[in-house]
Amino acid sequence: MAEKVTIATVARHARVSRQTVSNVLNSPHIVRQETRQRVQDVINALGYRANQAARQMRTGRSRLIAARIDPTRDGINGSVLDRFLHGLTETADAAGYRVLLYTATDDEREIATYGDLLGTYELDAFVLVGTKYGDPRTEWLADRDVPFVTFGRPWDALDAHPWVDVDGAAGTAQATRRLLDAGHRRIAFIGWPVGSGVGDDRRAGWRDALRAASVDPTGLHRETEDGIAEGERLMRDLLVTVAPSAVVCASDSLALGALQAIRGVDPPVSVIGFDDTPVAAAVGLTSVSQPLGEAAARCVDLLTGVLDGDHETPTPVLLQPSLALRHTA
Amino acid sequence: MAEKVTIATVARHARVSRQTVSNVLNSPHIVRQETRQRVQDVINALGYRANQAARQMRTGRSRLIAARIDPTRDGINGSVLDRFLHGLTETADAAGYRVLLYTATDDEREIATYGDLLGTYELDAFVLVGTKYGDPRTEWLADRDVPFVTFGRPWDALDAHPWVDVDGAAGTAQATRRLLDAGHRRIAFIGWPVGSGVGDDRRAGWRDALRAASVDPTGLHRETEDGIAEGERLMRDLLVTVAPSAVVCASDSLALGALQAIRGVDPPVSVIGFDDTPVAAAVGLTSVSQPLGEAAARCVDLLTGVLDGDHETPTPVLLQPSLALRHTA
DNA sequence: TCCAGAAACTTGAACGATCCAATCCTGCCT
DNA sequence: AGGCAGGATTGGATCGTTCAAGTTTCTGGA
Repeated sequence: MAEKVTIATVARHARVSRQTVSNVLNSPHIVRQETRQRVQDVINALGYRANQAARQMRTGRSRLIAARIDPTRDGINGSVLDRFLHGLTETADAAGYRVLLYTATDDEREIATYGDLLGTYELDAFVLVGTKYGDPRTEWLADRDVPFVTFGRPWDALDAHPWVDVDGAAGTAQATRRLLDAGHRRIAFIGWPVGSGVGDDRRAGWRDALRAASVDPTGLHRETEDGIAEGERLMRDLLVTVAPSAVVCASDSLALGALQAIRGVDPPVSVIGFDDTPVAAAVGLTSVSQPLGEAAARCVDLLTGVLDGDHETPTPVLLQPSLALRHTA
Repeated sequence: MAEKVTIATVARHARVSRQTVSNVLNSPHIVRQETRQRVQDVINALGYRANQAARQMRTGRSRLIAARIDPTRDGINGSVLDRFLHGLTETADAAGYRVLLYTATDDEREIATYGDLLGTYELDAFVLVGTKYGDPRTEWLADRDVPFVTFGRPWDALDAHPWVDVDGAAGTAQATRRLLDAGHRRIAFIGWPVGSGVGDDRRAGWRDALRAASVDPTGLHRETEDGIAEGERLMRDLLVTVAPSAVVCASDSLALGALQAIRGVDPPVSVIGFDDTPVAAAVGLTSVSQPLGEAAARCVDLLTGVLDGDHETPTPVLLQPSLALRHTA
């Protein structure tokens, strides 16, 4: 069993002091080129890796970022998180950080977990996915000056923290315009009850796109909780009451329900979903696709900006979604 | 800003030495009840939390478990990992461990990542999801005595390491028996090419169940790579060649393809998938459901057994799947 | 009362890195 | 040649915890 390689081992082999080795690692520019190279060679030869625990003890930085993994509520939209986490892990890795998972059943427990993670692991930052009106979590973190980013806008606009989001309104607008271009005029919308930031945003995109084309959206939209059965129910209602020729949905779950409701209807009703989940790909549902990898990357960018660099609050990022075209629209 | 609470702070307040506080935390039984209570009270009052970095430095244990998050290849079956990870995080948390994510594009890079994670973060253990014949990763870890568990049997049976798996054969057998009970006799199987451990196992369950019911399985099965289009193609072939009245599939992707192929066929062909993915729930596909939360929990059990306790290789765990009944069978 | 032995508690050192302040070069200018 | 500025290098202290070894306190039996 080979002896453990520490900074002292490297120093001995390179005939320099520990501090010089440390400088090669942390402030290479203050070490003479020749010395730097020699130390670097020894590091490679011995396979030395800086011990994170020791480093953390001195610096107070763990190079760890926490992200929450949810209990896949819906199942369909859950895969969004999956893809986001993968992107996060990948980008964080490249930036020298690692992603630590945690779960929590409610806000209170989640905040307790923050305390635990910060206290025992000295986490550097948090990534929160999804925020709601008056989110107690962001407040708690902000109060304690803990760096964090949210994937999702702060709908309150109360306090400004770094965030990354995808322009949902632009997505539904794009979907609506595609339907308009295909000749549709009676384009309905199935979304979530008024009051959720994300839901209102997506509905607004559809409404504005219709208005821009001089189509009156009045009476063409329905609201419900998310779910396949709910989507099917509302679509049946729409068919009977306003007989739309196309429908834009706030989620793939709702769109899937709509698809079931229109089975056999002639001429076929066009359907566009939201999130481009695996289910959409599976059943050939056209859907608004969020650039999740990109979003994760920008989250890491914002965090490293706060952690490694300037103290100013970085500029929020709003990404544009695209339309994954399949055969339902 | 309150001063940082360390073990020394607690010791001072409780009028004992640092070591006694440490003992209260790590070996409570050697501290007198009265003292223990006093220290415990101070700990609660001050909100003291043991610093993991300092602890790790002394003990060499990080209380961190690494798990890989994949780039959601297929999309449909990807959600299995999602649910497994959530379970893992939850159970690990309860056992005092945290889950760290990593990614890798191939085995070689993954092994390089192991080295990095072990060297800089001193990870305690790895959880590998899915193993193949002659997996270089398990060999590398075993060679270095790094604790690890695999979710998935070692199909080689070369070296014995702790593993947890779900009895796929039992799952397909159960599915097949249900179809037999419903009166079906010509029950086909769509699976993966011979040579993948998981695929062969699932086919065997179907075959054995048919034989046990004195039905000859010859000619009733087809093999292909995983995918919806592939499933649809093979199902069309089956319809023409052997006209089965029901089919069991090795995955929900294949089953979904089969569903598309039988649309409009009368009398309706029964279909059963595998994995009980969100897609299955969405389209009403009956599917074999793996107890993923349970599997994750048992993985953590095995790991903590190795980490905290005995040096013996723990007994592998084989879990029984269940059938999620919906309207396709 | 005394003492042995166990139990309870305390003290100093160590883990491996970084920070700080002091020292050593090196080359340049006078 | 001597002095000096400036960068490169060095040794010692430190982060918060646990380990190993030491010291004190308690208990019970002669």
